[in-house]
This record gives sequence, structure tokens and C-alpha cells, in this order.
Amino acid sequence: MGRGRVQLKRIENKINRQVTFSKRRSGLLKKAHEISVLCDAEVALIVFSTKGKLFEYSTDSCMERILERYERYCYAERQLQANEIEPNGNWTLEYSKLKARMEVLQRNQKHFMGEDLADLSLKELQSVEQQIDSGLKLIRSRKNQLMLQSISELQKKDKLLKEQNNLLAKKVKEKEKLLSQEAQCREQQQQLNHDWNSSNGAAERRTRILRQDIELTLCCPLGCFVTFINNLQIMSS
Amino acid sequence: MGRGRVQLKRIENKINRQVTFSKRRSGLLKKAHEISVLCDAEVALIVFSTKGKLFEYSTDSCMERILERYERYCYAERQLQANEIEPNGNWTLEYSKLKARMEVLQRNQKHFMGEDLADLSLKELQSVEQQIDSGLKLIRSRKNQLMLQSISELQKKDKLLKEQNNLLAKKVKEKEKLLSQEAQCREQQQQLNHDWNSSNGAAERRTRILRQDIELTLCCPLGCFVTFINNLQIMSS
DNA sequence: AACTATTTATAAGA
DNA sequence: TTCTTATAAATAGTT
Repeated sequence: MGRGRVQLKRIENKINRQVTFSKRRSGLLKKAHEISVLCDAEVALIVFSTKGKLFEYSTDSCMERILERYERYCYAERQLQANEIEPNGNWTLEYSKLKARMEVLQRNQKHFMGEDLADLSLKELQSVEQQIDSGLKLIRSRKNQLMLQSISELQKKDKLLKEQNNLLAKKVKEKEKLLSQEAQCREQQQQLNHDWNSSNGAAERRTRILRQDIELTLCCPLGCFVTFINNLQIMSS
Repeated sequence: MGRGRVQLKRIENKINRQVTFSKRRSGLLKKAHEISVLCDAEVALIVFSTKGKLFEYSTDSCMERILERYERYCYAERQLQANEIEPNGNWTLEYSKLKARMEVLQRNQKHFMGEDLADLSLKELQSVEQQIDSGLKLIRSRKNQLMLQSISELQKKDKLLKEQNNLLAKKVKEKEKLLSQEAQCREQQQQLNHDWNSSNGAAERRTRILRQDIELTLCCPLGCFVTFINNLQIMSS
């Protein structure tokens, strides 16, 4: 829907991508709302832009309820599995242990994301900074590695394609050469035909022309052979 | 978009609603996918039909990660509250939910620390890098803030201490002045005592010396007063 | 942020 | 459900 047909791949131009995102986002939210109202469905839509900004829609502005419903729906299977594997055990104990670990992890994670820093001392901050910094370095080096890899792969492909191109170009040239030879043949033949038709048919001339035909046929088999046969027919009739 | 203009309200005809739901649902999922690919956005879409059937779409089929991100973004406190509110309920369900979340968190955390990067795509790496980088910036800015704070506090203390020092120095000077005056007094007094002891006690001389004592006492009350009393006792004995 | 030529989505019908 | 078709909507490219 628009002036051009659109290909389903990332829009490389940044400005363009941003504009399209803005337009399509509002369209998507609108449609989510429409299906929700028209069809009495419960919809939750979450969109993060490339930059990490959040946009959301949820039926009756009740995202939490819908997400919980979703998890209930999804985890039903997992729950069954879990039940089969460990039907005994002290659940409350396990649960609270897990919960405690979870909270520690969450707190850490928040700190890593730069949230809730107010309750950290300078020393703690220093330590988190160090951890995160070394992590960032590792991530960047891995990213670099991946990118270099993909570059070298692309270069390989590029080389292969170039070779193929050269081969194809050569073939094209050969074909052109053949075609031009054939065209030349035809021209000569037409000239001969004309001569033949305008003459009063002396036998030696006929044989000469036929010999020419044969010679031409030898150098451009396909095209001229037909002419040769024609001439033969004309002569024998 | 269709043969008639459509009003934004629940379609009452059940069949019609069902058909429209089916059509619009596929349209919505398609558009969600499109914006995700075209604009490099992260999308999570959950749809429950009236009958409770679930349909979903999520970028890279990674619903859990996106929901986690969403919760991090806006419902940091919700989880804790929820955990406190429902201490009963289905433990196995809660447990498996928690466990799943835990796994996601652990995986995230490892990535943040630069571990297990091999199973991340370039795109995912990019996203982690961005998150971590912005976290690092926040941490550094917080650290900076703390350090500046502590510097300014130290400067304040420094100023206060300097003022106290000045005051104390002034007091010391005054004391020194007093002490030197006193020392002078004693010297004079000793001279007088010597005179007195060496003379043969003419009454007028005694009274003169006593007058001198009084005068001195007036100018250096504490130290000389003792001498004065002594002299008086000597005289009256 | 508007405009508009096109493409897409879809309502109605079969 | 699926197909077709007329028409409403969305939107890509442009200003």
C-alpha cells in the first residue's frame, strides 16, 4: 500500500526506517484496537523500536491481566511436565529458595542496566562498572569477530561470482562471434541467389554456385545448408 | 477496507464476527511481522479469541525474552507485589513460571558478563551491547555524581575546620599575651620581694611597696594577688 | 506534517 | 473455509 511495492527486508536508510516505523506502528495499534472491539477479542501488543522505546496496546488497557492469561495458557504444559518429573518435594521451600535467588539476580540485572543505583556505595558501583565494562569488551570483540567472518564470507562469494561472470562473458562473446559469421553467410547467399535468378542458367555457373554453396555450408553449417538445399531443388526442377 | 464502511463496534452477528476475526487476525499478524522486519523492531502480539483460543506472534519467536524486557521496562515492582499477594495458589504453576523466568534472567546475566556469546546472532549481540552500554553510562554518571558529592562535602568540612582553626589560633594568641604579661609581673614582684627582704623595714617604705602591690594587682589580678596577700601576711606578722 | 498514487486489506457475496 | 471482487484503508514516496 503505497507508491512502490515493498520488499520484506530491513529498510537500510535510517530516516526512512524511522518514518515507516512511525506510520506502521500507528496503523498496527489501530488494527489491534479494531479487532479487539469488532471481534470481541483480547489483544496485547508490545512494540520496541530499534532505539528501545516502548509502544503498547492492550484491550481495556489491561496488559497485566492479558500477559498473565498468556502465561497461564503457555505454562500449562510445562506445569504438567514438572508435575510428572518431581511429584514430591517440599514445594514451598523450593519456591522460596528460588524466589530469593531470583531477587538477587533481578537486583543485579537492574544494576547492570543502570537502574536502582541509588542504593549502591561508591565501592559497589566501582565493582559493577568493572564487571560490565569487561563484559562489554567481550561482547564487542565477539561482534567484531562475527562481522569479520561475515565479511570474509561475502568476499569469497564475491570472488566466486566474479569468476562466473568472466566465464559467462566469454561465452557471450563466442556466441556473438558465431552470430556475426552466420549473418555474413546469409548476406553472401542472398547475393548469390540474386545472381542466379537474374542469369539465364548456364550449367557451369550453376555448378560454380553450388560449389560456393558447399563451401559456405562448410563454414556455417546450419543457416546456409537450407539455402543450399533450396538451390539444389531449384536446379533439379 | 472492503465493500462497506465499517463502524468501530462489536459485530453482533456471530458468524460474521468469527469470519472477520479470522481475516483480521491474519492481517494483524502479518503486519506485526512486517514492521518487525522492515523497521528492525521487537514485537510481541498476543490475541485471544472470544472462545479463548490463543494466537501469537513475536519477533524471532522469542516471546519470553520480549515479555521480560517489557516487564523490566514498566513493571519492576509488580513481580514482588504479586509474589507477596498470592502466597497460596498453584505452587507448581508458580514454581515453573519462576524457574522459566530465572533461566531467562541467568542467560541474560551471562550475556551481560560476556559469557556464552556463541549462541547469539549479530543482531542480538548488537542489542545486548546497546543495553549494556547505556547501563554502563548510567553507572558511570552515578559514580561521578557520588564522587562529586563526596568532594563537595569534603570541601565544606575543610572550610569549617579552617574557620575553627582560625578561632583557636586567635585564642592561643590572647593566652600567650596574657601569659607574657603575667611573667613580667612575677619578675617585678620578685624584685620587690628581694628589696623588701634586704631592707630594715621603714614604715613608709612598706606602705609604698604595698601600694605598688595593689597597683600591680589591678593590672594582673590572679598572679599578683597571691603575692599581694603574701606581702600583707609578712607585714602583719 | 500533508499529499497522493498505489498497493493492501478486507467486507460482502458465492 | 476459501475464492472473488468491489471498495475502503494504509502507506511509500514526494513535497
